[in-house]
Amino acid sequence: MESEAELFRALSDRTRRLILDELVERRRQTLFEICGRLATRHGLTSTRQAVSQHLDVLESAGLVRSRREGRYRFFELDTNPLRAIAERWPCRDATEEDR
Amino acid sequence: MESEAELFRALSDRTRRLILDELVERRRQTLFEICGRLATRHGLTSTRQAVSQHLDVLESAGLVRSRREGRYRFFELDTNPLRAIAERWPCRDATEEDR
DNA sequence: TTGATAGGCAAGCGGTGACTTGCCTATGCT
DNA sequence: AGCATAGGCAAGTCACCGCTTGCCTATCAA
Repeated sequence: MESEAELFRALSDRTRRLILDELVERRRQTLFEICGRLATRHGLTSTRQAVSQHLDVLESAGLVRSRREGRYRFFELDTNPLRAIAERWPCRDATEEDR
Repeated sequence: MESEAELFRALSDRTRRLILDELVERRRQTLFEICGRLATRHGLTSTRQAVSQHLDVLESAGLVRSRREGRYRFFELDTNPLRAIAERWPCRDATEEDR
């Protein structure tokens, strides 16, 4: 899939955005940690598999990187793709001109 | 709907992103103009109604404003919501720390 | 070695989103 | 007035996405 499409599609889901929020507050979380924080702090009832699939989407969009260590797999945020968004469409918008 | 959700959902569709591209290149286009440019420049075969629905989504997300003049309705881009995206998730990401 | 913990794979289901189709309204031109 | 142009409304279709369910693999601790 086109990489830009993957980025925007990944961001279009609320649960995935909450996952990014959690990874900002606490880096290097495992799948189970993320599940727990989504449940206790946001009242999400998603199963582990659902969260795992969300993390796959985020990873292939470049927003998250993961690394295996023993029986744990740690996830961490990468905000680099986000910075490109604002620059994708130039800032020459209407508010600067005809008001 | 939550405004943030509307913004990201609007951006998640390729045709809608192409519409934003066209509105950057040429401001204040009508629905028919946008249809024409999508067809000739990107090979899109979308009907007028499809494009109209996309413009509704973009407008309710705050990315586009429209204004009626006579029998024409002009659309123009508003990039303000885009600038908030990069600031939503802080830049304290992994690349600055453990590499 | 056995059990518990952490995670993966894949098929199936339901809802939503993108799109079409058909018809209707409004404005402008001659 | 009458026709063409520009656009709106609403219902229906189809595919994809998020999620569940069930089962399997791998690592660690006792």
